[in-house]
Amino acid sequence: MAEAFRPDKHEGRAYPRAMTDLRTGGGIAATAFLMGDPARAAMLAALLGGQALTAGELAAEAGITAQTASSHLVRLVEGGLVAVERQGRHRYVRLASPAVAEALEGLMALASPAVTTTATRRPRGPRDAAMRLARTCYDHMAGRLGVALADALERDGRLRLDSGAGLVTPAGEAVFPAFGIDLAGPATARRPLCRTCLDWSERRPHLAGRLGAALLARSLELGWVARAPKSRTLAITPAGERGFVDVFRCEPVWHAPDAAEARRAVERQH
Amino acid sequence: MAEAFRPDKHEGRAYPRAMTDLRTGGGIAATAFLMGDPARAAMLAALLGGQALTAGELAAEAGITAQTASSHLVRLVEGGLVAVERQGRHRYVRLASPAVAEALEGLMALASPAVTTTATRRPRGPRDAAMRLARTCYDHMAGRLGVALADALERDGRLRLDSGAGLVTPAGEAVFPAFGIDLAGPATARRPLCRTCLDWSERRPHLAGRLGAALLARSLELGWVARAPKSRTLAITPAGERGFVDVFRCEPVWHAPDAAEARRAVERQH
DNA sequence: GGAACGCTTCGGCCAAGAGCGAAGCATCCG
DNA sequence: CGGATGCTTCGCTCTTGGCCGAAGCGTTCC
Repeated sequence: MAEAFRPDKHEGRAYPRAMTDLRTGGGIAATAFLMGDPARAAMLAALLGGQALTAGELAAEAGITAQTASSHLVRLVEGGLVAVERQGRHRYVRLASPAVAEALEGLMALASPAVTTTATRRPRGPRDAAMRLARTCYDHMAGRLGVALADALERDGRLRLDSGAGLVTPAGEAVFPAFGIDLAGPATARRPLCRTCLDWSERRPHLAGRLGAALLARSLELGWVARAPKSRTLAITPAGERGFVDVFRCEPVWHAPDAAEARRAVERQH
Repeated sequence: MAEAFRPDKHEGRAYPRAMTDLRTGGGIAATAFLMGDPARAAMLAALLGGQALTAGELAAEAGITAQTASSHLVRLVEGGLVAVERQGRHRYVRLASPAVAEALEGLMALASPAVTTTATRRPRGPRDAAMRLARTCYDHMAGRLGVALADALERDGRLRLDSGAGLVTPAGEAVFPAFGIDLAGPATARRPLCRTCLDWSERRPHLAGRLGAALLARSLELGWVARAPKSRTLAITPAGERGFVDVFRCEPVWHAPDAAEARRAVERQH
């Protein structure tokens, strides 16, 4: 590891770091270094589920002891990757911003081909069946549900998607507010309204960005989906089964052959 | 650094890595680890310029000896971040794919606020003035020129941009082919046609994606811009000054007060 | 108040790996 | 063909930082 991201430790450097500001990746290295440890990466990946988790849960997720996790968390906070909120004797950790989630996605996109070409095939257990049907991906919906929604919206001309990018059409500008989503949104809006995000399990794009986040938030609010405890799996409720079809003309992916298995798995986890 | 990304080295792990496939960032860690070393990050940042560089040039860029650079390159190749082509006794290195560039951009976006809030102010030398005016950003144009082009295209309704995403409008579908760009492009097209990328120096979006790449390629072809040797700086030619205004109704940013300084700097580098 | 719990701090151990010098291969040039 | 150049391999040193056990601190519950 050597000097890590502390520039002027070895004076053997060919030229001072300050000279290289615009050109080098001083910032890249510091951030990537934080993500480059397996334990920290596991924590961050767990936080990609979108829920705030306690330090203890993260430790378990990463397979390390509480004290080790604690030191990692200090670094992640200092590095601005996660934010922490105290609540009683718990300490809730979440990703610091959507930009962090996007950076992580960028790295995953890079990693996933390698993962699949090697022998590391993913286990197709019942739990994963449920996750493949519907789950959160940071702050939006993924899995077959997420992909089906994106498909339906594009098919009906409410969005135009071009891998990675997406725009709401005039037709869409009517539908989303009717569903209870404010497209104008907060003026903070460094964040794209509509992005797509490649789905791990489906290998097809689903909706991300502000719109994707709003869609999940509103779906939870309406009780169309419910979070499974301690997991990023989403359960689709009967109300959701009607709603997604009625409002978005979404394909009923939950009726697919192996969806029953997924449903049982979610119930088993109650 | 400890076990880095070799999972089952310590048997102290709480649960086997295979269990964590969908959930953890095994892949994240491996990739981020490679980007997390300052020397490697500097090399990758240099390659973001879009040109293939030799191993020696990269060593100089990172401020390390040739042998150290060599070992880093082996890792980067193994990790699939860069690709190498032998040519005579040189070895040319380039980023392996646009996805790598995008992942790096994601990390830079995260890092840059931190960089500016700390005392690390960037030097405002003449060389950087030239870079701020126009430069390559992997395979597209950045700097004031890149931003001005994006602005002009959006202002004239040829694109609709929403930070991060972008779509070509019907009006644009006429202009780009006339300029010599095939919007349909190669059917490979996992790559988005139109993305935006946050400009380091301008803090505003410029065009990336397939369209951004095609715009740069065609501009080079027409001799509107020229690469400065051994740098990612672009020089705007007289033909370009006319062309960007005539074809895209772009603001003549090269006439701004400090542009003369930039021009001299480019000439000095001849 | 005392015990349980969640998390952090301290201290020590240890392996990974970043760095360089020197030697070894190739390739190109005169 | 001999020497220069570009890069890689080998052998080595040394720092970093990840890991845990034990102890400390603050909160909550009984």
